[in-house]
Amino acid sequence: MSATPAPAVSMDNIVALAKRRGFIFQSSEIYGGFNGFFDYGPLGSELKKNIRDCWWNDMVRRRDDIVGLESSIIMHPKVWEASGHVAGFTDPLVDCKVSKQRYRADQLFFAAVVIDGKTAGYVSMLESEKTAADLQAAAELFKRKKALQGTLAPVAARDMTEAQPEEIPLIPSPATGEPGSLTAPRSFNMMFQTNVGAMTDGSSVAYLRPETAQGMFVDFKNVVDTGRVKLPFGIAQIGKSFRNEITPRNFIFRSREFEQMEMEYFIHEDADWAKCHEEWIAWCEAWLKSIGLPDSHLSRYTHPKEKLAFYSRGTVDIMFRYPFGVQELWGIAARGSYDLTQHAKASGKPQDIFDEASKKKFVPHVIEPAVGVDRILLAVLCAGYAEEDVTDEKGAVEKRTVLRLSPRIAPVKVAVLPLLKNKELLTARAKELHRKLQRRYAVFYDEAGAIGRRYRRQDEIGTPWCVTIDFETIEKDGTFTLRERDSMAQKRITEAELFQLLDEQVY
RNA sequence: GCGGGCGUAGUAUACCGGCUAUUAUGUGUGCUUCCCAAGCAUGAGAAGCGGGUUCGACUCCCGCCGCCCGCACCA
Repeated sequence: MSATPAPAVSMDNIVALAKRRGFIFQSSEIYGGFNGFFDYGPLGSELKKNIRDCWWNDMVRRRDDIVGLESSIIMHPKVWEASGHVAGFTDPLVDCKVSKQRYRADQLFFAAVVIDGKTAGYVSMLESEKTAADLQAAAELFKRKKALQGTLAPVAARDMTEAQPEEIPLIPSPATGEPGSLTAPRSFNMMFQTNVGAMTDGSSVAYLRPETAQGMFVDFKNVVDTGRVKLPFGIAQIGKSFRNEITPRNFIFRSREFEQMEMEYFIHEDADWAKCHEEWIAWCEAWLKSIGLPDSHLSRYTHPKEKLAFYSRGTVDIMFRYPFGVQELWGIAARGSYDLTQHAKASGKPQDIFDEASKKKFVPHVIEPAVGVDRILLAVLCAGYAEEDVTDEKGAVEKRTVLRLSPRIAPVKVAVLPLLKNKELLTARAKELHRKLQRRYAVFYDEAGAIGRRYRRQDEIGTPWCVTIDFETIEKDGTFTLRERDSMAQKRITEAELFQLLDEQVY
């Protein structure tokens, strides 16, 4: 028997498999669905839990320098003011209906062209180093083109947030130069709002967190004071975050409710942050490979210096090649001491620590690897999905759908199959083995249908191994057939060898 | 948010302004079967939601919801 890989994984294949086998459902499907929200089914929730557990074990339990945290989803609204999210998420935007360009209202400037005290029209300009001078020049050009007589008054530049409703139809779009196509400024607030307590006036407004990271910063002093940690150390958290995305797209890649795994690694203010940054990038890449993502699909993207947020010293994204393009999977940012400093200012509580070695107080700097569980899950499905042409001994070719998931994260580790269902001897032994395995691993017992069909069923949900109880098991040495998913190879092993294999491969 | 396309069992699909809505696969049950989706029998399972036109709508029209593609957005 031989197998050749077929090319081209499409998102349609992935979405159909995810539904067909109970990995991922659309949220509220019986009510017509709800854009940007998803449910994880029986196999999907196992897979997702395994991804979380692998990360938590490797990141927290197997390291001596990182501790865990679970902070609340709704925090004091001042947290989000201090972090910059309230301001950052509420920028009013202006659309040009003709060119489809979108502008931040506070970066789009306009001015009335006033001649002899009368408004003759408007000019507009995107913010630059010399916005006022440019607008003045534009106004003079406007006057000349329209051959207007009179004295041009000095222009008064205003941005679109200051535009009166009656002015907006008269302001030209920077894209077309013609008025009439700009919309009024509209706010796109990416944070979900809710109200805490019974009153729903402005004083009770709170937000669902758009990231888990602020929990680590806000609880920084608590962890330092109680956790017996010493620099450098990290605080890690796994949890849900919420962003009211304008356009959720690409299945679970960008959704409105998602789960993050974030870690804040605090270092000395004089530490070599670039070296630490690079070490964490390498750690993240190695971890992704450990759960089965192939090197061939991974790459790095270094954010250009000029596009970084002002507080960021450097950000590198680990990218993954999804069927819909190369997209960000894991962002590793060097954020300096910005976040802790912001919270110190806003709360009035110092966030510095005392360093015994230098006898100095300072605010630590931080390296932040932040990744989405859902994006990893989608990546392992995309990377693992394959449709193969399988040729049997008789030369017949048929299709095999297989999900090559790492044993670390596979929802089912082993399927236990009696060769025949109507032989009590076989089923009894198989059930006994199943019960034994069940105490430590996610396993599955299946006696329905021909043995080949049962193998293929397991292939499609990513089960790395099947064991088959046959007459040799009963009558001879107690060994059973171990059938391997990727190679379809079979060999005979003992129960002790099976447990050893699982111990090595499932961690 | 804008423009275009689409919406039929779990999945993939066919046809039709009018009879019990087609087929494959999957799935349940029973039989059979000594290692790769075998076979036999039998069961369950579908027109996104709402409105309109019509004697009659899964089919035509409108709205909403959802999905896909492109643009824009993604602190």
